[in-house]
Amino acid sequence: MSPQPARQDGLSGVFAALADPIRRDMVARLAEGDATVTELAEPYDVSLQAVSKHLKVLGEAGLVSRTRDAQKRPVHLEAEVFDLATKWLERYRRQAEERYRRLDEVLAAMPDETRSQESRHE
Amino acid sequence: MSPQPARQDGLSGVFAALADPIRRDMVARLAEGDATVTELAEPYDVSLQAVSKHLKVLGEAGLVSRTRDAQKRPVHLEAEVFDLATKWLERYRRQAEERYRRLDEVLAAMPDETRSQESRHE
DNA sequence: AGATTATTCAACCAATAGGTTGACAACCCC
DNA sequence: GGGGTTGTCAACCTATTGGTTGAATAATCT
Repeated sequence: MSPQPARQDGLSGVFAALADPIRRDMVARLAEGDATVTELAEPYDVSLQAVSKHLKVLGEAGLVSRTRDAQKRPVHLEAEVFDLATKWLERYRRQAEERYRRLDEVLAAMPDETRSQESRHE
Repeated sequence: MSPQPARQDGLSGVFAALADPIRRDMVARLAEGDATVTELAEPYDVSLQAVSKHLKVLGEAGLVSRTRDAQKRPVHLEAEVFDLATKWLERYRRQAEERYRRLDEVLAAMPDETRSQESRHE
């Protein structure tokens, strides 16, 4: 029942899944509500099979789950998985920004000549 | 001076760039401070050329920029570009969650038999 | 200028991704 | 139970990706 074990690294799967415009578009559509493969395929000029493949990718990344409703297999967005990606992004943006801030302070406090060799401080 | 026009769709480039573990690792490293290609290559068991290619991908996604310092070309993380991805993720997670919340309300307010055909609304 | 260091370019290769078509499976309806 | 839906599996094709090695470029240091 759980949103699929998300194949490898997790993060790689999620980012890779979202790297494709069609897949991103499907996610956007699914955010409005569950949909069937045929419904999802309709806006695009590709075969149903191609769409099915895209959904497989999204599924393996843990971004969508499938249920069964008659012969249809509605696709459901598992939006919590986004958090994995968001947290990663947030973490390193914050870390980088924090560093720039500190660096600015240091530079501001430094006499002009001392600058320019700012070597890394392991 | 601006962080590179970010090749195609922008978002596709960013997500694709971050879909690779090595590249994500490099980003993590760069969040601690700028580094040269050789420094970045050191932890990995791949050629310098491979690392150079990874950096090209990151660069075209707008995630890093290069300057020049003697014969070195230090790599600098452009963390603002993360926002593009973060905003996208946040938007659709919120939208999906919002929908689930409303759906729950509707379901809760509905008598038991009426359920189960919850067709899409348009 | 010649040697050294740092990085990229070019050609190549295997594996993967995204697409196709055709056949198959699962389920409903009559 | 035969025929329409709905979706997936399989085989195939091409372009892209991530890696390699070898040669080229660029800046610096004698």
